[in-house]
Amino acid sequence: MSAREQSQVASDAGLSKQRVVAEALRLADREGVHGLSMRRLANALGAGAMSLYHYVASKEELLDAMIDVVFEEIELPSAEIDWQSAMRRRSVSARRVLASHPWAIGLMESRTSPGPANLRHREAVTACLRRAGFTVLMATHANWLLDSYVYGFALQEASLPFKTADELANMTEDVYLPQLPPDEFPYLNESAAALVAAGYDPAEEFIFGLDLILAALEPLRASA
Amino acid sequence: MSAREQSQVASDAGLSKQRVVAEALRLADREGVHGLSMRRLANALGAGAMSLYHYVASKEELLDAMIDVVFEEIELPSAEIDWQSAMRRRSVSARRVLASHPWAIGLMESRTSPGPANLRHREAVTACLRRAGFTVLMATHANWLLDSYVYGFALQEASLPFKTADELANMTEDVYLPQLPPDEFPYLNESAAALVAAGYDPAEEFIFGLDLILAALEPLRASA
DNA sequence: TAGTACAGTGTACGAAGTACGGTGTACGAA
DNA sequence: TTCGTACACCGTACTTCGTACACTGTACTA
Repeated sequence: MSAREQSQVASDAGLSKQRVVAEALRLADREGVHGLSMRRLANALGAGAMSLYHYVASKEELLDAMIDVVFEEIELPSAEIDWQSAMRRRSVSARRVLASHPWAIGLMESRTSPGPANLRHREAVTACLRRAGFTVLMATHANWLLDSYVYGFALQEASLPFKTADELANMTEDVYLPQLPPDEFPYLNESAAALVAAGYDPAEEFIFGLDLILAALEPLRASA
Repeated sequence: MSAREQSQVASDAGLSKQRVVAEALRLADREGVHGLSMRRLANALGAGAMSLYHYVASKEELLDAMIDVVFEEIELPSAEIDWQSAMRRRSVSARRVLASHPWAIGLMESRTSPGPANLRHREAVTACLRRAGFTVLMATHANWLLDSYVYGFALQEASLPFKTADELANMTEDVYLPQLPPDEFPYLNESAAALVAAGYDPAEEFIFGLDLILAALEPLRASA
């Protein structure tokens, strides 16, 4: 078939939901959700647009499946170590995964029913907290708090217009500071200057808040 | 003109960027971002689709403007009261505003350049923290932490499929529990049961984490 | 050999964003 | 009074989107 040969990015092994969803991830990583269309996805797979509908009922279902793959990539909290270390590891993993799939954050708002990997993840996290001695209520609080922090951090990180410290410095000088008259925005100028001087690492920034939250949660568990 | 009379939802006072953006907010609140198209928006304003392009350069710019209006609605931290109270008030306000415009969260990921209201807001928050005695670095940390929590909470809240305690109870019984075999998801079952029994108020849940964060930040400020 | 199931496709429809080239009205200058 | 110009607005058309529907060819069973 001509379509088969036309675009050879993906190897020809027959389609499958897995392959469709995996290629959709790659496409979204490369071009953003906006660049992910059924036609382009089909083309990347060397197939016709309508063929995809043998594996996903609709684009919505495809997006749901993509989100769930993202959750699959996040490390589950280990039962072998203390709860703080376990939650720190899984949260760091979550941030890293979300940072590598920035489109996922924007998608979550519209996806209301959690997929299986999402459920497994929540179960494992709740289990970790409950076994550490948190009551049901406190575990719920801790869950909301930690997840809010992780998702919110990823959201802010995704909306930063730079990825490296160099880009930050350039953007700050060329784009931000001209927008920030020092008399109107004295504190933002101060911050910007400090940021450029000190460099910037989102992973470090993330750890600061995370450890602060974990430490604040510690006294709330009934030490079984 | 016929278009003028055809749709009368909005009063006929001539278009303006303000009016266009305000109506876009209303439309998005009612139908979600997905329901916001230039044609539908124009129709709601009693105008033709292309007329909108006299006030916004593109749909992207419209979305940017919408986000900035959302930031305008958030209460700025007051300089009159102690920093914790000020930050609590503005954070509660932010959550309420974001909850009333759920589409805003999903939009933020893709909007990389902050609007004027956004900048004013950041300036005011940073000012509040700096005046409370936080160093530049600590103020940055606190900013990231608080904003992450607020945005992440709003994101999770937006992706909840229910709005009231009643709906929660119904959804849990009819949709969630059937998906959660108790042997595979013991802790989620436990949580769900407790949640239905205790009822659920996102505003309360929000306050819990917020106060925990504020308390944890307190010792980090150099008491000027 | 005929029948059936399945994987994949081609065409078509309605809706989206928006480029382009209008049209009507208001208003200042001659 | 007339004309020129600027502005607000619109109709049409092009491209791309999601996807309904009817179709192909192949493989396997009876």
